[in-house]
Amino acid sequence: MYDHRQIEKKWQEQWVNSHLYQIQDDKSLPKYYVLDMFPYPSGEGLHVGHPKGYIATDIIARKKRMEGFQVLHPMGWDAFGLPAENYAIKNKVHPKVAMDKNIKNFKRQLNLLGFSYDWSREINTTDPSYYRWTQWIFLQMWRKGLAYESFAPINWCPSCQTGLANEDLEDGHCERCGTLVEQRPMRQWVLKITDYADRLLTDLDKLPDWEEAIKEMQRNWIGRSEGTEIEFKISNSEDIITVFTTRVDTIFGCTYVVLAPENELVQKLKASIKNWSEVEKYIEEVKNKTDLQRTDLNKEKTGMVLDGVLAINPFNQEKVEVYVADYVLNSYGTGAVMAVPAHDERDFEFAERHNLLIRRVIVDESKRVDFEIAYTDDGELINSGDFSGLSSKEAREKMSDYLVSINKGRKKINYKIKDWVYSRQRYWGEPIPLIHCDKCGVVAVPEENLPVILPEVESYQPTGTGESPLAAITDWVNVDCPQCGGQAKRETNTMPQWGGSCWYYLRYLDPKNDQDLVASDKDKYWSPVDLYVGGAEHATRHLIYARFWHKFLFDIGVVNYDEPFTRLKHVGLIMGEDGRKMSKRWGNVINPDDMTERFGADALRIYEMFMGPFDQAAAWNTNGLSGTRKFLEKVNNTSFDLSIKEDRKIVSLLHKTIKKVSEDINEFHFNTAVSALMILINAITEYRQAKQLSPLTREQWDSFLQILSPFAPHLSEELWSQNGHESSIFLSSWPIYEEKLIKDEVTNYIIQVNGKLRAQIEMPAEASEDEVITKAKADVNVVKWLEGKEIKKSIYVSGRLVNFVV
RNA sequence: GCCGCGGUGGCGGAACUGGUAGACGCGCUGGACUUAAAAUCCAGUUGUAGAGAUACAGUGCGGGUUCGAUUCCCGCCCGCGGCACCA
Repeated sequence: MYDHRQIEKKWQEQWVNSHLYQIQDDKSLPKYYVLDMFPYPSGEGLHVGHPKGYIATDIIARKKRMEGFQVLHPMGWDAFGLPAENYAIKNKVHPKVAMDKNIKNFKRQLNLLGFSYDWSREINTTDPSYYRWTQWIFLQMWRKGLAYESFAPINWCPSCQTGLANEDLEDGHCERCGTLVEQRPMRQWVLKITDYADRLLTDLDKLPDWEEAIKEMQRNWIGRSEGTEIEFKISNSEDIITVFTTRVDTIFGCTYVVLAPENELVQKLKASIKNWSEVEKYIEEVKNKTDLQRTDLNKEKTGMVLDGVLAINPFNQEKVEVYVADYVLNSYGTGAVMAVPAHDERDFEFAERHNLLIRRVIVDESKRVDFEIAYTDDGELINSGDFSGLSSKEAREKMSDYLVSINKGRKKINYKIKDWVYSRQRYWGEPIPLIHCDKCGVVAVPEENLPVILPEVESYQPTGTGESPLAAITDWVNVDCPQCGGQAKRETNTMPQWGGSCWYYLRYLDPKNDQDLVASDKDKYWSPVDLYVGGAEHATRHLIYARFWHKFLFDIGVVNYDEPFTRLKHVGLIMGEDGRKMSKRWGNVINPDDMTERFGADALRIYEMFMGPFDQAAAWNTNGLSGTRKFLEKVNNTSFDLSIKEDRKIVSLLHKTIKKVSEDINEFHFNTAVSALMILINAITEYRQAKQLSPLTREQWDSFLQILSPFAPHLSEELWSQNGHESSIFLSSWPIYEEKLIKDEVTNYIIQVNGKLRAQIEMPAEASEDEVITKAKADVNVVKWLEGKEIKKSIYVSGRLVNFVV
């Protein structure tokens, strides 16, 4: 039994004292930037699931250093946000006090696991010297018109009493507290991420080392769709209904037009709507529905005709009725659609229910016609005037061109992604650095006055009025206008939790710079992040926001590259022993402190890597951890108390293992890398027991310790020093396998008859096809199956097998 | 509904570009050591039949291609994740 407590403590102290992981910014070396998604330091501390990704990046960082790279591997804290604030409200403690305590605990826990972070670059998003730059970036966006004030209805969480972005919702509920979100009109600061939608989408193709799944999630979230805007003039009126459609080819099948209930045009048309009182009543009903009720696909489609209003189809001058119906969303496209019930499921459903005309204009001869459902595929146009006979695809082109020629429409691209609601009516966030002046309007806080420090308040309680608790601090709110010097008021909303995390990876490059966000030469050397590891839940939140900010920073010349993360890997969750998500609620949380105390950090690290494929969820099993501990015991027991007799086979296995472990680490196949290390140590142990000899020389054993060291840094360092080395194993060079040692002297051939395995034979590696086949035919087990039969064909695969077809 | 990923022993999982299915680990069974237990070590562990050699079946289901399929193709079933009245 080795004393992991003593060994791990000893080396952790030694590594800190020798500044082993502090980088020197030696720009002559090749660089490697490996980054973890920095944690939100919650009061509960880490459970064993959190460090899984950190273990992987630590393994990579250690290996890369040994391969001669200058490695940047930093850590910091994403410390603004609601949980700390809610805790503060409940316990009357300043969120900063609670956060500092949590951070201390997190750091202690991370250090227990022996991570090789360069703590000299630690950052904290709540540090004024940090959020100065978060505010600075916001101001640059505001100057470029990318941050704007909006009064449109937004998602409002009645429990957190704040507005939320679309990305903060889960199935219509607040992502933080689970409360059903309402729509509420409110003044908000909004970031125009839609201006970047197209680049965010197309540039995904420049990221071959991102997992396809994550890219696909972003593509869906951005939701680009190409279509056509078409103007329907209203009969006997100058008003125009503009609709968006991706299927202009179906327009001859348009039998009515639908407006979203919130569409401004409805109010504008009031005078000409004969049944206004009914329409008004319907709109009122819709307003009282929650978003969830409205978007429930199973409910019947409701709506109301606008009596007296007719819209003119620009293609055939047909006058069609106009409806309001809540199956049309005001927030997408133009808030109005042309309804083609024959070729759209939703329109079909509505038309059936309201007995509206269904006119078929697309057919496909090769497919069965079913009049019970809408036909939504492409086909050939019929009953479509001059466009009849065209394919859907051709028609979309020609009809769009036609619309342009008669000045009644145009091609248009729409996105599902919405502008980012960026302000929060809460306390614990970065103050938005703007000032409202009656005379000058909205004015920026001068850059030399940044940061706008988050002031102390009496109460953190949210107000629910649309203002944050900061509004109550009058001597902070009231300021002189930086432009005219007159009386003005500060913006009191704060930024969302995602603000500080949009650019933190840049600050690690130059954490103490008080002139610039990051010095350009440092960005040029270190950027982009070579490897970024974190949870998939950030695919459509942090990872989209950060790419958006990064592209903006690139556009204004702050950074040198337009994508921040070259390679992205997502970590699979570690579930509780019961298979459920680890949570206090289920009582299934496993604490890493207990596990390192009982089994050691090295055993824990190896176990988490060995559990299964890195990106897959896996249930915790403490028995498995005792297995990896046993493996380390075997390593520890492999000492040089025996005389050395180099064994060709084991040396060959060592070199195969060096090859496999090196490749597997690069590919994130940590589980099979660990397995390879186990196979090797089992072979060595067996040999030692059988022959009472050491099959490897000290130098060869050193190589084994080196490939083990990223996984089990403490024990490897200990055994390395016991083996006579004065300097750290992590300052040594990663071993390189020898090709000639990997080649086997004998090859194992499998012999099949009719594809079934019947025998195995060993042949010298250089044996010829004829030799192998002759020997195979002679094998007793094969003879049995060939007797009295005619060999029709012999298949020979060099180095692998022989198959006789009889 | 759409998109993505997956389905292999009692369990986690392995299997290179089609070539010994079940590596490695856990668990379990038997044995050694011990007064006993733990720890450790040894043997076994996909199913069926057999004392065994061995034979047959077997990677969600049904087909196909191939000398040979967990791997490729077609059609299904199930699970997980994301998106969703987005026109």
